[in-house]
Formats: sequence, C-alpha cells, structure tokens
Amino acid sequence: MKVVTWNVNSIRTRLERAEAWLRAHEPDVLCLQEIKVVDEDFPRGVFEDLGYHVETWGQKTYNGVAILSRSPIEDVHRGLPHDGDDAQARLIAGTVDGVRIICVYVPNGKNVTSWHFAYKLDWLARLEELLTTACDKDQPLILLGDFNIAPDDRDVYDPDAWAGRVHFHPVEHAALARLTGWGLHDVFRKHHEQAGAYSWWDYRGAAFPRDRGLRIDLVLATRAMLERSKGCEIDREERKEAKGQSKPSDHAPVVATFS
DNA sequence: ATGGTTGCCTTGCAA
Repeated sequence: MKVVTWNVNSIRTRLERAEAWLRAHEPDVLCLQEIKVVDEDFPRGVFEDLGYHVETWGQKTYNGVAILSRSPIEDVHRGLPHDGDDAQARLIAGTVDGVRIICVYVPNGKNVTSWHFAYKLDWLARLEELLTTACDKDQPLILLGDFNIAPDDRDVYDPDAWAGRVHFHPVEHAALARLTGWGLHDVFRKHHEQAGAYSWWDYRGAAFPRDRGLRIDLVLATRAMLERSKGCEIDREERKEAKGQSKPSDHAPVVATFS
C-alpha cells in the first residue's frame, strides 16, 4: 500500500503536474492539501479517469483537503470537534482497506504574535481531541499532511535561526508531542536518520536552489502501521522547476509504503 | 536584509 501526502498549493494550477505525477508513481492513496477550490469545482473527473475514488472538503481561495484512493473510501468524516459553521476546510478522514486515513492541513500560524498562531494551537488541541475521542491507537491508522511544524533540528536548514519561530517553536513541538504521545510515530524517521531531508522550500529568496527548506509534511502512524512500514521518501524531483513546464508547488510529495 | 514569490482574483491577504 503506497500512501502519499502532497500540499499542491491549488489543484487547478497544479492539475497538469498532479496528473503526470499520479501516472508516474501510481499511489494507492493520495492525500492533498491546499486544493483551494470548492467541491463542485474540484476536477474529480481527471482523477476518476485514472481509477481513483475522490473525496474532498473544499473551500474558496484558501485551504481545502482531499483523499484520492484506488480502493473505495469508507466512513468519510470532515472537520474537527467544535468546528463552527464557518470552519476552515483542513481535515478529511476515511477508511481505505481497513486503514484509517486522516489527511490534515494544519494552520500555518504566520508568526508567534499573530492571532493565526493562537488559532493553530487551538486547532492542534482539537486534533488531539479527535484522536482521543474518535480514534483507536491500537488500530491501523495514518495521520498525514502538512503539519506546518518541523519536528527537530534535523528538519530545518538553520536550527539556530529558526529557534522560537513559527514552524519550529517549543509550543508547537509540545503540541506535536501530544499527538505522538497518544500513539503515533514519525514514519520517515523509521527509515532515515539524517538531517536535511526537507519537504517544503519557500518560493521566495531562491530557497530551493539554496536548499533552505523544512520537513513539515509528515506521515504519522500507529504502531500497527509502523510495523507494516516498508519505506518513506520525499520526492524532491517534483519541487524542481523545468523549462516549458508549469510551476511546482512549494511542497514536495512524501511517499510512504506499507505491506 | 521584515526582503522575497506564488495563488487567489482584485487589490490585499495568506502562505
């Protein structure tokens, strides 16, 4: 079972690349973030023609998440506990071949003094509540997506410069630790110890060619799925620019394979 | 160096 998370930064702008990537890599499950379209405008036919079931929770202009799967997607759930009617579209879950898949787009946070940062922390607390009240840590479960948090020093290009900043703040690390403390494991770290394996590079300041990135796109799994984990790779190639091609997302896909 | 670039869709916000 090949499961992927990819923040595409607009599915309409990225459609050509997303379709080509799917044809080349043929994942079983693809979790998308920042689709930036309402459900009616999601180009589902393109993916259905490739053999995928499609479940979305879209939103105009911002956010939006989706799960594409070769097998049917059961028990689909959208949103978090205490979401209001105006909730941001940031979480969609479904069960595929007996594995609970939770696709998340964690709020960015902007900067630590912003209301966006408080919103991020509240959102993470409600994600923890979802796990503890509606999920089973002893069952096969994968929580994956754009977490907008780099777990440790190996996951940021300049840890000293990033210390205390949004995406690498102690309070964010504490929130992430509560999720993993519930019973989740960083699948990438089962297979790779090295520093400098990033999944996101800012569009600005030539961050990608200078390799100034962060690993903020994570695949977290319960013990049952960690034991089935056979590999986890970041597809850095997809972040590259090529002449005559449409632009890449600022995030690379993260590919995890399970038995 | 609080800059820079991209995507939304139109004028400024979010990332």
